[in-house]
Parts: sequence; structure tokens; C-alpha cells
Amino acid sequence: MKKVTINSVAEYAGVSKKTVSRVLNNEPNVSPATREKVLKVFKELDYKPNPIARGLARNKSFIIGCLYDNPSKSYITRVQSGALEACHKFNYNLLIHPCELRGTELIENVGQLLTTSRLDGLVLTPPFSDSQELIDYLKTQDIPYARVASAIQDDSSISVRSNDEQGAFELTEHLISLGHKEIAFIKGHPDHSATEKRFSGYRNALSKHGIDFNSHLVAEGNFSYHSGADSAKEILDLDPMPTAVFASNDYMAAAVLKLATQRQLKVPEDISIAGFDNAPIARHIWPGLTTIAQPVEEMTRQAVEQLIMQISDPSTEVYQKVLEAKLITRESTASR
Amino acid sequence: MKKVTINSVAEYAGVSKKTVSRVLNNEPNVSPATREKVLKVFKELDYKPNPIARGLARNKSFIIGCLYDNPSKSYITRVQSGALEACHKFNYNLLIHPCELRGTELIENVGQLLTTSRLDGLVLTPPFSDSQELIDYLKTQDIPYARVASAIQDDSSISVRSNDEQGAFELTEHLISLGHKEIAFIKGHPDHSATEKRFSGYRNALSKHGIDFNSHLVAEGNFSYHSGADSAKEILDLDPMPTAVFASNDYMAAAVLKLATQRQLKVPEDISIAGFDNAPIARHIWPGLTTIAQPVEEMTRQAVEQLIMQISDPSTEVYQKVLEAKLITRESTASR
DNA sequence: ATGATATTTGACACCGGTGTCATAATGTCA
DNA sequence: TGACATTATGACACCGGTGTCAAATATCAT
Repeated sequence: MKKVTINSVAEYAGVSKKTVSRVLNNEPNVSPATREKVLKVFKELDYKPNPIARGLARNKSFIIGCLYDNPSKSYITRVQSGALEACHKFNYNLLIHPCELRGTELIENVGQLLTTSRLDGLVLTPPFSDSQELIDYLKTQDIPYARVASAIQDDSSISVRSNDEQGAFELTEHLISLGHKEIAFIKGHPDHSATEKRFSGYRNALSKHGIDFNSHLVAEGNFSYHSGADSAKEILDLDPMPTAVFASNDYMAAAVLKLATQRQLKVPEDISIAGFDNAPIARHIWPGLTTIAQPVEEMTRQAVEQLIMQISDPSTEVYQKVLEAKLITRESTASR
Repeated sequence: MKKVTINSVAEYAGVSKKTVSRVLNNEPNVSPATREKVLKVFKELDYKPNPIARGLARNKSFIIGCLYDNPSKSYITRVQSGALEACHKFNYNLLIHPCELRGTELIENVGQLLTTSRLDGLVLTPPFSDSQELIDYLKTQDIPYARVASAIQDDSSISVRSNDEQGAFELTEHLISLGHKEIAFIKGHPDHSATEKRFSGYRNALSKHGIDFNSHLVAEGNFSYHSGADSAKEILDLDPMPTAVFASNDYMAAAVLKLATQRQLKVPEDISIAGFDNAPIARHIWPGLTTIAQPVEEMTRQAVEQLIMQISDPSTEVYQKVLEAKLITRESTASR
């Protein structure tokens, strides 16, 4: 199986390699006859351009990098799947790069990544999309990036997020409408902007319905199941015990449900539990968790698609979008 | 910020670019003095070689592709994390490529991947690692690959798997030792070799302990939560109901647990439930699932590490390894 | 000191494409 | 038909490295 290069195509078609290159890239100024001829040779020889050579000549890699540091595996795979969809649409590929937000090595680590792989762009997922330090660095490096679920205000870069605040607001209103007044809240990781957004959605709903905010009902989690278990203990030990718990994600909510069940509490009869994210676990456990569904794939897909647009044409207008979150009610919440 | 290329380094150091290249690649036949000098210039100019240019010259991309089609997000992320560890150790990167096993487009799809990204090698995870068709194709394409958790006998390619049969055997013995005799079994997806392995571990354990195999106790799942829910219904509807259920993975086990709980059955008092894989959900639900832990990251890490070895030196001996699986007992199983 | 051998070094082509620019072919209009 | 604008094409350098091979230099035995 001999290698088919642009040279062999050119020779076979009886044109210069530059003309072949023109046809390859759909450039203008090629006569229809020539174009036809070259295209036919493409087919005949089954020619596939070498992306590495193209990359060298154009200083492009056709690879997008995806940064993440997230304990939720379902979130990660959803992000990946949205990103991949957009990449494949434009013949890009996706390189994944989990790393840690904390620690001085972050910038160094990302710098290393950029020099060793010549990415064409980066998708930042939480908590990286909220790291001002990283964003400042990327600006100096002159590499395009898109932010997913970021709360940072930056009109100069692509951003797609969902409305965490509205989601949390709706969920809280749902609990209130079921008659709950003592609603405990488990916060997420302080590095994630979603944490504050969800919290304020919760507070706003309380306030709208004239329920006093009580800081004793708030526990500090970090989105991990483990932290949810700790918070669950705090909350279920309260006297009087709240009648509902709203955890900032489903893993923590699952931890609350587990502890409640261990303690022979009936859910939702004795206590209502709600989460956020609509992770698979929300429907894999019994009772299923009432939660907020975010369009994670869609956010990432749009972000990456726009990123690629911007890479191919830097004058593209910067895209910024907020998608809606949706309340999903399951069995874990009921009127009291 | 001016670009630092091999040419600028060569000029600055007063040597030819070929000599710089030799230093870069730790080639012999460079005098210690020259090497020192060049290394100093590397530091001074903060030189980073361009991987794309290297790739073109050596016809390498320094990228490994990872193929998967697996409903378990935790399995996927574990695979990725093991693969990444090996990749980063050798300055490779990882490109992920989920696709579907079924359908005639598989070969075409993979062929497309190979031509558009010039991967240096492929890691096949289940069910691809068991696809003889794919493996035959890869052989014709002359691209190195490594199989993870594959049951196919192929001495010519790297393979790292864990002992599914032994794991299932141990788990079944555990149930038997708790006094169970009617142990239902939910099979996995027929395309995965693990499905048969786990099944035969189950049968062997029964037979060793003189328990007759009863085909009515076997349900056909496919590793998805959904299929587990269907199988759960079949099994819990049996009369008499078995005293234990062994599902081929944790998602299906979770589905059994959910249905059992919905039906007011006490687990493990009324029925014991066990899974396989030690997925996060196994410890996120109550009661926690007794299961078998497989070293997924370690398998993939070893597979990719060996793959990279083989890429850099094709004469490397083909590595084949079987790792042990480990029984994890939690609250979902008890003596009857 | 001399020739023989081993080590170090660099010139140059090459990997497979793309960008620039000059030139050839074609079209348009008076 | 000639003068000029427009479109099509190719020669050649270049992207930033690596491979080949010959030349230059160092090492060694005699």
C-alpha cells in the first residue's frame, strides 16, 4: 500500500501541487475543469491529506483541549460528549486534560500542555472557567478559549452557561409550594461560581415567599459525595430537623438520602430531598431525586462550536449565551 | 514574544541545527562540551520543540487514541484516567473517540479517525477489545494497538485484563458461604467478553459447592441500568423469589436494589444483592453494594504504557497480563 | 610523525503540506 | 484587433524539525 501524498496526486493529475492544494481547500481561482480532474484523482487514489503536514504549514493542530477538574464523572462525560460532537462536525479532535485548579503549578501545567501539543483552542469547564488567573494567563498566551458555565464577566471571550440561579430558585419554590419552610441547603465547592449562584437562587426564593433565611440550615459542601455525607450528618442532627434538604448537586443529595435511609427516615414522608444537575444517580436510586436538569452537553457543544468558529475567523463576534435549566420532579420530594 | 525555533537556538549556540536536534533527542556522538552549551541555550531562550514539526519529520503524532462504547460513565473516566497517566509519563497525549460497535460503519469510522489524526496507537476498551473484525482491520492498517479487558486470544498484541472469572467465582462463593442457594444472575451485554467470563465464574462456583444450576434464575441484561431494571422485574417476580441476586455490574445491581426497595423488600434481610465493578454508585446508595473491584485504571495504564513502548521500539516483547479482581463486601449481602 | 580508526559536526535533502508572487491564459471593451 | 483587466496556474521558499552522508576533528597504535 503505497503512500498517497499531494505530490503523487499532482503528478498523476498533471497539475502542480499548489493547484491540488487549492482544490483541497476549496480555494477560488481554479477552473471547473481542473477542479473536476483533481477531485477525480482524489477518489481514484483514495487520497487523504496528512493533517500533521497541514498543521505544520498553517501552524494549526486541529485539536481542541478540554480542561477539567471535577469530581462528577457524569459531568465530565457529558462535557466530553458535547465537545466531541462539535469537534467532529468540523474535523477537529478533542484532547482531554484533567488537572488541579489549586496549587501554583496550574499555570505551569497548562503552559506545558500548550507547548507540547500546540492546541488550537481550549474549552474551560468549571472550575477553570471561573479562574481569573488562568484566563489572564491564556490572554497573554494568545490562545483562543471558551468558557463553559462561567460566572466571570469577560465580554472578550466566548461563554455559554446555564441559569443556575433561576434553577435553584425554581427548585426552592417547588419545595416551598409543597409546604416546606425549614429548607436546609448544602453549598457546593467555593471555587465554582455555580455555588454562589445556586445559593442566591435559594435565598431569593425564600425571601420572595417571606421565609426568613436561617444560616444554621446551611452546610458547606464541595460537590463531592463525601462532603455531602458530612453535611448530611450536620443537617439531620439539627433539632428540630428541617423538613427538606436542597443539596447543590445530586451526589451530595444522594449522600443525604443514604444517611436518612440508614437512620430509618422515610423519604419523602419524613424529609424531602432535592439535588441539582440531574446526574444519572438521581434516577438510579430510590426514591428518585427531584433535581434541576442543566443542558451540559448543549452548553459545551455550543461553546466548542463557537470556539472553532473563532479560530477559523478571529473576527467572529464573541458569542455569549445563557441557557435555561429545568426542574425535574421525582419521588424524593413531597408535601409535608 | 518571538518564536524560538531550532534555527534560532542553533544560531545562538553557534552550532548546526542538526546538532541541536541531536541534543534534543539525547543522541550519542555529541561532545559533552557542545551538549552543555546547547542545553544552556535551551534554558536561556526557553526553547520548546514544536511537536507538529517533529511529527511531520518522524511521521509520528505523539497521540494515542482511545476507543470506547460503554454505558458506564465511571468505567470510561477510569479508563481515561489510567490512559492519561501513561500518556503523560511519556509526553504523549490522549484523544478520545467514542463510537458504536454495531453497524457497518465501525471500520469506516475508525479508518476515518486514523487518516484524520494520524494516531500513533490505539487503546481498545470493551467491547472493541473483543471485536475480531476491528482487530483484523487494524492489523491490515499496520497500526499498533493494545487491548484492555479482552478475552480474544491473540499473542501478537498487547493485552491487559483482570480476572473476571475468578472475581465472579469469589463473589458467588461469598453468597454461598452466607447460606444462599437460589442465586439469580443477571448477564451483561453479549458483545462483551466479560459477560461470559462472569457467568462462568458464577456457574463454576455453584458447581463446586454442589448447587444445581437453574436457568430460570438467569436474566439477560446488557450492563445498562435500564436493562437491570427489566431483569430485576423478572427476578423479583419469580416464585419462590431467589434469596440473592448477582448482577454482572453495579448499575444493574442498583436497579435491582431500587425495585426491591420500591416493593418494600428489605435488603439484605429479604434479599441479598451484589454487583460487579465497584463503581461509585456501589457506595453511594444504601445499603452499599457488595461487589468486585477491578483495577480498571491500572489495566489501562499498563496497556497504554506498553503500547507506547512498542511504538518506540517495535521489537519489544508483547506484553500480556492478567490482574486480580478483589471482593468488596458491603451491606447489601447478608446471611439468610 | 604517520596512517588508521573512531568520534563529532554540519550541509543538504526531506517530511507533506501552504503562502507569495510572477507568469500564462482567458475575457472584456473600444 | 489591440490594450487592458481578470482569472488560472505553477515555481519556489517555507513551516520546524529529522535522516543521510560526507567532511572535519580527535584518538590511538606503531
